[in-house]
Formats: sequence, C-alpha cells, structure tokens
Amino acid sequence: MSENNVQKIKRFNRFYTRTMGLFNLYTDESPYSATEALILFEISTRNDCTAAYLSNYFLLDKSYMSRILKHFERDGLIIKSFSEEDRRIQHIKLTDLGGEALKTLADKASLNVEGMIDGIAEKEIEVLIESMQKIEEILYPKIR
Amino acid sequence: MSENNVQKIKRFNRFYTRTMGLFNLYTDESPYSATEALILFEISTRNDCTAAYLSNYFLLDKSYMSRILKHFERDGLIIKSFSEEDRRIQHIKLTDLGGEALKTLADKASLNVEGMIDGIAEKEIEVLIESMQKIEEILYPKIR
DNA sequence: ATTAGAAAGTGGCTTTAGTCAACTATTTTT
DNA sequence: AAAAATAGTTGACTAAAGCCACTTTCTAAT
Repeated sequence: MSENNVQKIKRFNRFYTRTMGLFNLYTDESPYSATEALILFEISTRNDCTAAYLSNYFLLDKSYMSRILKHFERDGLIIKSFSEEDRRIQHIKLTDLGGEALKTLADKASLNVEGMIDGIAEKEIEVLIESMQKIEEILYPKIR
Repeated sequence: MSENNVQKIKRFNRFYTRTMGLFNLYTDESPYSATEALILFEISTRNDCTAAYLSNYFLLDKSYMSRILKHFERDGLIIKSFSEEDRRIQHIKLTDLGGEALKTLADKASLNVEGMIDGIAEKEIEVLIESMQKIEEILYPKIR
C-alpha cells in the first residue's frame, strides 16, 4: 500500500472538508444545526428509526441524541411511539411539520451546493458527479 | 442546472462526511483535536503564516484562533515573531517540537486513511484517487 | 424460574468549540 | 491629523458534544 496514495487521499480529505465548509453559508439563519438537519433527514428515510440507531449511525453520544430528539419532539417535528415487541424501544417518525422543517433545511443545503457548482461547465459537472459516484461505489463496501 | 445533480452532490457530501467520521479512530488518544492538527499542518506548509490568515483560511473566529495559537505557543509547538514591516502582524513558525507533534498527528491520520482503503484492490484504489483528483481539479477554481 | 448482564433511553454535570463585544496597538485612507 | 481599517488579545457568554449514573426492559446463563 503506497504511502503516496495515503498522502493523496489525505490531501483530498483536507480539500473537500474545507470546500464544504466554504459553501456552508445558508445554514446560519436556521434554528437547527447541520447535525440536526442530518438527523431529521435520516429519520425521514429510515423507517422504524430509533434513538439507538441514530446515535450509532452518527457516532454521537446516546444521551446527546436523546436530548436532540426531545427537542424535536417538543417542537413537534417527530413523534416517538413505544415498540410493541420491545418496550425499551421507541420508534421515531417525522410529523408533517417535521417534513416541512426538513424541506426548509434541505432547500438551504441545496442552495449551498448550487453555489458550489455555479459557473462550472455542464460537462465538468457531469465528470464531477461521476467521480463522486465512483468514490461512493468503491468505499461503500468499507462502511458495511 | 439540474436539481438532480444537486441531489447527487448532497448525497456524496453526506456519504463522504460520514465515511471520514467512521475512520476517525486513531485521533482520540491525542491531546490535540483534528482542527488543531489541520492548523499545525497549515502553519508547516505556509510560510509567513499569521493568525489572521489562519482564521480566515479555516473560517474560525479570530479570538478562537488566538487562543488556539496561545495554547500552541505555551506548549512550545510554535513561535510568534513580530513582523518588521508591519508591527501589528506576528509571523508564526513551527518549532522542532511542533514538527514532531505534527508528525505524530499526521501518522495517526495516515493510519485512519490506511484503514479506509485497506482491503480494496490496488486497481480500485487508483480509480479512487483519480476520482479525488478530478474533483479537486474541477472545484479548485471555485475556492479562489 | 432466577438472576446476571446487556441494551434503550433519560437526566445531571462537565468539557470543548465557537461567538460576541470591547480594547490596544499599529497601519492605511482621506 | 483625523478617521477608518486591520491584527491580535482578553473576558464573558452560548452552543455543541461527551461522560457517568440511573431506570426500565429484555436476553442469556445457570
């Protein structure tokens, strides 16, 4: 395993982290953080979502997650309902209001991404996206 | 500008952020955070580095940066020296000790990246890296 | 069947990260 | 020569995230 390869990947990691940071502009005005937006998104896609799943998925402390979810619940973005099979577990679902909140956050994130590719030729954007998909394809097996 | 393209890029952003997070294992034992490691790295490469440059580059508040640098200075990782031309400015340089600290951090980051590509075929790794370089190439003009 | 252990979730407390405003000391602009 | 801008520091504050102890429920091992 070439040390040079590792250096190139580290370089990309620095580059891409910073690039995402630079285009992270439209998120400041929101009452929810980027992390919270990701959590809402994950709740919306995953069904039978639980707090344990989320804290595991995002590598966040379960008590922290508990508080975030309590916050969401108070704001009416989600509802929690105890599982019939296992009464320790509460399934989490997005409410309509939660869906709207997510949409608002997602739209802002989209604006950021549009800013990121604005002015780049359509051909280049295609290459960009193909490259991204290639990376996902190659690394996906590694994240189980 | 296709909305679909934006969705695909957002998807990649989620994927890659999470992937980097999952392989961020060897950094817990260190007294310096990932951000601090990046700052040390930037100091090492950039010459005539200043606090203002760093807080601008990383989009971090200047007071926060000031404290981080003070910490580095106390730990003997950097030295600050007033510029001759402009006496508001202090140039920052890595000490030998700072270089060693950076190397330790960089080695740990390398281990993480090795874990990330471990088990992937050499051919695939080449495609991975080409894709990363393509992305850098396309987005580089956008970050000035 | 009983009990030891594990897992899900919560609450109190602390630490880490980052913001905001005020201030000093220089330099640049007008 | 003011006035405005820039570099950096400090103090007080807020937000993000983690640590630990606890309850409840379930699972596994006797």
